[in-house]
Amino acid sequence: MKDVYQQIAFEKLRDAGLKITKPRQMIVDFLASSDTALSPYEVQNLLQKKGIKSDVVTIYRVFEVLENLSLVHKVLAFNGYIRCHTEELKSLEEICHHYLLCKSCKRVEEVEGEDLTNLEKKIEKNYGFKIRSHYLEFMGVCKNCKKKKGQA
Amino acid sequence: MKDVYQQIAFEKLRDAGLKITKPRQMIVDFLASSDTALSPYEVQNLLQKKGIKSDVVTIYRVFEVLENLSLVHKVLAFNGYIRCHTEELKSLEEICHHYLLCKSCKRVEEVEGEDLTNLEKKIEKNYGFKIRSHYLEFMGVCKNCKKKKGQA
DNA sequence: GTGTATGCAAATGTTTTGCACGTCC
DNA sequence: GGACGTGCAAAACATTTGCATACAC
Repeated sequence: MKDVYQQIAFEKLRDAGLKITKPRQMIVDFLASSDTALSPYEVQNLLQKKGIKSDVVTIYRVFEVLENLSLVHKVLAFNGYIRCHTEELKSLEEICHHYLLCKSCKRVEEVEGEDLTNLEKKIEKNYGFKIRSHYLEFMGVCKNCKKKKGQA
Repeated sequence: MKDVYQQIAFEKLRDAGLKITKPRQMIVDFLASSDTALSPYEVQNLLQKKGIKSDVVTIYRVFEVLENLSLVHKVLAFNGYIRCHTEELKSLEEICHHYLLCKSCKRVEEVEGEDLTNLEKKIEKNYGFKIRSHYLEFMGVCKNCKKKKGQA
């Protein structure tokens, strides 16, 4: 799963005529295995822990590139980026992002199988509004954290 | 409509034992008549244009207060605050915020009559996730701006 | 070798904190 | 008069820009 993401990411970078550099490799790596949204500074810390020094500026720029290639999606409420799901990566359609954000552990879960196409169509019709993308972020408490709280 | 918002805002402030100060009055006033999300610095500029000098710090703090009283809602994608709708102000329930954000004119429209209660219930059941609040922001182009583009 | 990407420096912008003073009730 | 709110100063934090160097291809 993790490897698939990396593979697709490198492919997309190459296809766009961009280079596969160390920072880009590392960041794709972190994204592939993280289930929280990563901010540039968090990525920098992760890199530091691996003994790698990298400037936040670079990380900002890498995220920008990855976002343009639809490899990551910004999670507004957490001010960070999360990898797009593998199935979505291959789709050419406008992508639906629905996230469950746990206030407690900061984990980001993706809601699958629900799509808002009908709602969007209705809105486009009723409001004359052309939808380009959307953010749907549910803030709350995840399964695991509910359990922990219950035990405590 | 504008007056109703102000009235409710002052009422809520009083009920919470908070004071109705000049900055709070002014900010409520701007919010009441604005159909875009206002950032603290934008509010400061608006105040300046009226010949009133006010510190951004104060504005940040006023927004914090208003948010706690459910008088404003943060629009993440625009990094600003928009007034809550009058009907919602009286509701004690968790509030649903669905916004249409126009990339072009920055206007924020509220989607009415659609609620995600069913989707939320399904998510809570399927994912064991307790939803506290959500952000649903559709980015796109509004009716007016589509028209303008068409003419140009 | 060439052109893109990175790192560094620094500017710019945003948000938060502490404290003294002002003002609303 | 007393408590809460504001303004100021400054710190902390986040983001962007320009330019020289390094590195992927």
